[in-house]
This record gives sequence, C-alpha cells and structure tokens, in this order.
Amino acid sequence: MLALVDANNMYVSCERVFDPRLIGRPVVVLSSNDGAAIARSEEAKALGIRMAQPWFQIRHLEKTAGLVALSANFELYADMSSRMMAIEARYAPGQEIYSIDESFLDFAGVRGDLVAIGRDLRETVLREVGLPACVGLGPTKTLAKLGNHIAKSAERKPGSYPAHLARVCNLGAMPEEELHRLFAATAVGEVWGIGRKTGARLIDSGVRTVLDFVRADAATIRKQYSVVVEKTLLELRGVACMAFDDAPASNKQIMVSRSFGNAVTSMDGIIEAVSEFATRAVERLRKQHSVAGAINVFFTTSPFRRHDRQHEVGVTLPLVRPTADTRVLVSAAVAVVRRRYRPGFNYAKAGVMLMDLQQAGVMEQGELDLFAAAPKASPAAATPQRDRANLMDALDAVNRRFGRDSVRIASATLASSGSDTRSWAARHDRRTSRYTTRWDEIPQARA
DNA sequence: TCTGGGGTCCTAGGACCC
DNA sequence: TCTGGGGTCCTAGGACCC
Repeated sequence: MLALVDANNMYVSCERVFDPRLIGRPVVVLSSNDGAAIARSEEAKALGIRMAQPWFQIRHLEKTAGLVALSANFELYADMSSRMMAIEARYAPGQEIYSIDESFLDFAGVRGDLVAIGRDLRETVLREVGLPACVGLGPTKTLAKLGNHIAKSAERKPGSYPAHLARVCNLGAMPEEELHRLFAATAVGEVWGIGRKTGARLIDSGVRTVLDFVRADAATIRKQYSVVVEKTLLELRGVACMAFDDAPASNKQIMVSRSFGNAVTSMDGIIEAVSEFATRAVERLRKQHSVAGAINVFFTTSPFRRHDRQHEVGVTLPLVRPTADTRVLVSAAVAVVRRRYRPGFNYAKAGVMLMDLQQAGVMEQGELDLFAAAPKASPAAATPQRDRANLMDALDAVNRRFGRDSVRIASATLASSGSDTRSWAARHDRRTSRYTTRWDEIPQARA
C-alpha cells in the first residue's frame, strides 16, 4: 500500500508558523517579482483568487478584503520541507520525495491500521513542524493521490465527501461499492495526470466522473489519447503502472530563468543576468555531481507588452567536452549574448538551461576530447580536469562558508560595477525573514 | 505600471543508414 | 504508372505536474 502525504497550502502554512496573525486571514504567496499568486490560503481561494493569477489583478483585495500578500521565501520553505520529509520517513520503509510538499510512502510489509498510522503521522508533522497535511492511501500512486484529494476536499468542504474521510483517506481498503460512490462524486479532471486539455476532451466525449473513466475501454482510451492516459486509467483500477522510486535519478536538465524586475535595454544588463543564472545553474549541476554537454541561453521581450517590438533569442551551444566549470559555462553564455544581442528592445526575461547532463567522471573513451591536453608524464602534475574540479570545489566551499557570491565570475558584476544597479534583479519587497536558515534573521521572542 | 519558475515524459516527423 | 522497408537517432512541440 502506498501513501501520498501532502502539506496543505504549503507556502502559506510555512508563513503562518512564524506569524500566527496570518491564521484565518486570506493570504497569498507571490512568485518572483511579486508577479503572480503561487500559493493561496483557503480564505484566499474563497475570494476567487486563482492559481498563478497576476498580482495586479488581485491587489485591490488588500484594501477591500484584508488580503495579505507575501513574496516567496523559498529558502524558508525548503528548510521546512526537509524537516517535514524527515518525519514522514520515520513512518514507512520507503519514501519518494515527489515535490517540496509531497512525498509517497511505501508501506509494503507494514502491518496494522494504516489509517491510524496516517493520523499519527499528520499529527506529528503538525506538532513538530507546524504544517498541516493530508494523507491519501491506495494500492497505486494515482489512487493514493486521489485519496489525498478526497481527504483534503472532505476537510475543507464538509459535505463534499463523507466526513470520516477528512484528512486521511484510504482507497485501498473499502468495498468496491463505496469506492465507486466516491468515484462517481469526483470529476475526472481531478485525477492526477488528467490536465486541462485531456479533461475537456473526456468531458466532451461523455466521460465526466472518475467512475465514467474507470469504466471506459482501456484500448480505446489509448488510441484516442495516449499511453499516458491509459496508464492513469489502469492505475485507477488498481493496476500499478508507475513505479515507486525512492532513489530518483538526478535531474536531466537544469534551468535557471527569471523575469526581470525592470526591462533591460543594454547588452551589459543581459550579460550580467545571464552570467548569474549560469552560475546558479552550474552550482546545482555540481551539487548533483553532473557535467553538462550543452547549454541553452535565451532572452526575450515580453509578449504582454503588445506595443513593444518583440524579439526572442534562444541558442543551444554544444560543448566540446562535458563540464561543470563555471568559467566555461558562463563564458559560453556570455558569448551567445554578445553574438545575438540586438539593441532597441525592452528585454523582460532571460534564462540558462544546462542539458545533456551526465554523471561526472564517467566519460566514455570515445568521448574523450581530442583537443584536451595529454596527461603529463610526471605523476605530480595533475591533469587539467583535476585542476578544474579542485578549483570548483574550492569555489563552492568558499561560497558555502562566507555566503553566496563571496567569490564569483567577473562578468556577473559587469554592470553593477558601472552605473547600472542590477535593475534587472527580481523584486521581492514582501519577503519574510529566513527564520530557520540565517542567524541574523532568527525570530526573536519578546517578554 | 504590473502577467512564475521549475521539471518530466511522450509523440511525430525528419535525417540518415543499410 | 510504377517509386523499398526497416531501423535508429534527434528535435520540437505538446501535455502534464507542482
């Protein structure tokens, strides 16, 4: 049996732990640049605020409805997440961390009342970390997910489902009749894997509820949609098609991109931004012990500014040899900007993507770089690759110890050393303190 | 004035090979 | 008029997720 544990409104709940005044009020957490709502409290949802809704469309609710908006504080959320995940891991032999606020647990071999265990788990998370969560159980991932959806709905919309399913719901231990009643009460679009497009098409064809869907013919679904949708269907019937994976492979690509706080109209500004994004991306790359075989750099104007002339640059550069060297990748990114930048545009966004990732240190013989220096005869002389790795290790160590960007690549400071003052940097005016990860931002108790 | 930032997997179609 | 048939690899785009 699998469980899916999911924190309720994770980002808002994290903020409430450190500021109880937010409890009971409509609260949203805003994306980078305070651009759009990426988390909503129940009260905010009740105001009709949609996921990813632009801030400028809802900001009037600050005055009229007491809405509180905060800038995303990802450092805080990540730390709260790791605390929560550690507790969840105590309850099952296997854990697959699926996102910042969700993990699958594998209860294979665990005896006893899983609903009782689930209740204990969520109470412990609430007591020790302060985050409310719901637990869904089922024989497959998709059913565990659906159980979680029902557990959450039953909690926040009394009457939508039987009250005893609130907060913890096990779809793996109920008579088919009862299961089908729940399926019939659930829209097909609520199923994990059925998105907007597929959901709309299913409804058009008369498949409205989960029950309609599980009764559909699998082969026909596969033909009309895809194997992915067919797998979802089979999973709802209890046939596991998605493996539980407690040691997920490292990422296959790494992307860092941002909308600018202010439009950038100089090449130096783009170079500076792209240098920083590349630096961040390569840090993540080294953290997972990978090297990149290619880098993609893009920068673009804003399609929302219709009166602006539009221009978009996106270039993928293969690398002679896969690398995790910040200098090489920043240089490559800067070269793209120098070659492709065109003046006279209001650039709104840029990004860097690292691709063709491979594990570091496992280069095939056939992939050896013909142009790399031959190994020196003297055993004392390290190969250039070794030097590189040592330099990057040192860079990471210094920045870990003395703070991010204590040491960095020169082009990343290009514009800020001149008159420009990093006007491209994203705004986050409403960010709360990083209570748990910065000594100087630790919360203070007053007598 | 102001519109998120990450990821994954699958499929179709073209290039290329024998 | 007829115009091979498979296989692989790569890429772009779509759909989905949080």
